[in-house]
Amino acid sequence: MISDRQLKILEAIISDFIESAQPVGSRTISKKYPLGISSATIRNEMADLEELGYLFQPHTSAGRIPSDLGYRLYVDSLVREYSISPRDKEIIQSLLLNKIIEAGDLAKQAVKLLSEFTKLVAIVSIPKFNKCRLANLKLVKVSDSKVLLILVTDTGIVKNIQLALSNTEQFVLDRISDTMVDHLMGETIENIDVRAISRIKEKLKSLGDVVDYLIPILRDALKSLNGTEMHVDGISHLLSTYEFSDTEKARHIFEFIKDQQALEQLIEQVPTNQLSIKIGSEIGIDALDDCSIIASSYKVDGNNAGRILILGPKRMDYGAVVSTINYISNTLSDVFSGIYL
Amino acid sequence: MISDRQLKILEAIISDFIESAQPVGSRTISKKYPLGISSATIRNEMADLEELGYLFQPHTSAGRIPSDLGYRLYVDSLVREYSISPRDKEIIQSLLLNKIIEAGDLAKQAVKLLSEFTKLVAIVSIPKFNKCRLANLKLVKVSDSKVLLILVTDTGIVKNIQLALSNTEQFVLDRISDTMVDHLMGETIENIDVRAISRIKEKLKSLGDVVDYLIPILRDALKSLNGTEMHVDGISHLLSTYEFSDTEKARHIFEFIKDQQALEQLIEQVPTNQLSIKIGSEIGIDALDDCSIIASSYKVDGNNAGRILILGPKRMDYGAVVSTINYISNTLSDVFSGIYL
DNA sequence: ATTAGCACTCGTTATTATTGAGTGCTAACA
DNA sequence: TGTTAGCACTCAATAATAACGAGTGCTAAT
Repeated sequence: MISDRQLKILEAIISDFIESAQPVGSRTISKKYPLGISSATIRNEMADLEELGYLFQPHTSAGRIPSDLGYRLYVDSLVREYSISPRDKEIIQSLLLNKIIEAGDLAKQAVKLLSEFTKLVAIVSIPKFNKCRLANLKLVKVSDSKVLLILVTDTGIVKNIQLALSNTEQFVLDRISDTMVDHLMGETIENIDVRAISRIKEKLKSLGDVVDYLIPILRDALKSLNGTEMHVDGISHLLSTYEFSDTEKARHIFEFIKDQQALEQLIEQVPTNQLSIKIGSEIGIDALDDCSIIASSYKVDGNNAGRILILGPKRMDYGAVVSTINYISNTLSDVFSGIYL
Repeated sequence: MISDRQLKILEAIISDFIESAQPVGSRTISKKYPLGISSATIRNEMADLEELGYLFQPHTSAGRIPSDLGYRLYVDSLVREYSISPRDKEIIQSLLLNKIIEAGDLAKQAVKLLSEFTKLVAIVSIPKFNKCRLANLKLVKVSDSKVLLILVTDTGIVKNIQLALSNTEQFVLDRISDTMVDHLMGETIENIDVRAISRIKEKLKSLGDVVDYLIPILRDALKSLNGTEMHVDGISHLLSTYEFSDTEKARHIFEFIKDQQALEQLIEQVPTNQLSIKIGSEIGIDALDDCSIIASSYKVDGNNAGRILILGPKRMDYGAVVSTINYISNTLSDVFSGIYL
């Protein structure tokens, strides 16, 4: 179907285009790449590659640009993953393994690292909180009128919710939270249903009014935790990308990224358990037609925990991005799974 | 110094420029604004206003553009604060008073609202954590090897820090945290010094090794909380602003905003206790020469807690922004101070 | 003091010409 | 038969030129 020589030419064209962002001509290839064939021959091959759908011309008298199909072939069989330099590994490790880090900030740190290394947009999602298992729950009196509900999952994520509750002693709150922990520990948050709640209510009858008031609030609070948390970093990199130097295009992408719902949907369709690369139209979103997405996921104790992705122009250094995202997602998994603790 | 008529003309010019982003000519003013004077007269007055430094021409045959001085006069004596519509007040209230909100998310919600209402960049800072007073402290065993240190301030902010600590029972952790709370409650976090720590260590001697191991970690953890937390939203609005449709300019501003340190510095020089407006060169940062900043602060129980600001082109609707920022910062103060609980 | 009138300036827009990178095709060649 | 030199052709990008018009400053009349 496609000859070895054609493959080499395609690779040269795509490499060159990734570098220069300009349509690549036959003369450029014959001069810059030691394929030992003349520009005329390359022209002929290019015409064939175009017919096969791997290349196209923006207009008749211009060089060639890889099509989405061309990129696909490139990514599938030509890209080699780099190995990350020991220096970079060290940086990543030291920033993610810093023990004095707020648990919720780990994802933020990761997303920052990822966008700084790749110079592209990085997105890290934290799994829906209500799919997590409850590891601990604590009611803390903060002031005369405020109580803080602190929830800890087995993945070490902490949520705190402010509740209005006056004239309640800490030891009452302790009784309530201890009982709740006894009954709910290990349960996924979405599974905490009316029956579980009413059993707890029964147990705590002796405490009186407070329970009647508090329990429904607690139930609502738990119910409210159903959003996917996402962290995005490196958006400004888009502006220095040739493809998006037109403000209009950049704005479309910006607005897509800002749209929580759309982004959530995008993230959710990323397969877990394997690295996935989507190129241009494969993404299926108009605003991202000029982009590629490289996505992976990280795990906590072997379970899929969250997703981690890179968004950039199709014309990106796939090899470098893949190795960076792999290394960071693995490190993140390790840290979350506590193998370094 | 400046006549009443000149003031009226200046106001007309600035209003028009804010609307159109185009240099304003004498004919436009005489036609659109009912000042009862001809374009020739306005031309003369404009020449005078230019001499006084309130206006300038981008080139000889163009209309006038307000200078920073012109904006300053406009802001100081011509801008009228709008009153916010009941409908908008309701929206703001309902989103900030939602009781089931994670404490740390309140600032995020506020910054989002602010940028959505003004269509500009909004920034909200949360005061340095180590200036806050400790209201509660809790060590929670999350897994066999992980312990979570949960800190609560009197302002209701919660931080949680992951610690590595194996083979420790929860009741030991409780003893430690209870003792720490006894000794440190009400103290500002930066004031927790070696002496306080060693007193605690003394008290807990009976618990043995764990204390020796944990206490220095806890001290380091507390020390690490010295950054100002900032939330930014609405950056994409800049891209739809005429002034920044040039990607280069937009990028400079983006990069400035992304620079935590620079942003922190900027925020810190904002006066608390009063609304402040800085125009263009008054800001003193090259990248923001085409911008204005409107800044306020919010309070918790009467004390300055954090700052809240709007960044946009000089050509912004000052009246609307001022009223929005005022309303939101007041509401935020009220919510943080718990008057709605 | 105000304004109509007019010459002048200069950025913007439209038009046209020029350039050059790149192509496809043909014919000669190994 | 595959490869290549050569050439006519295409078309975006750039440069050069002309025409336009919004706006000014100045002068002289009201």
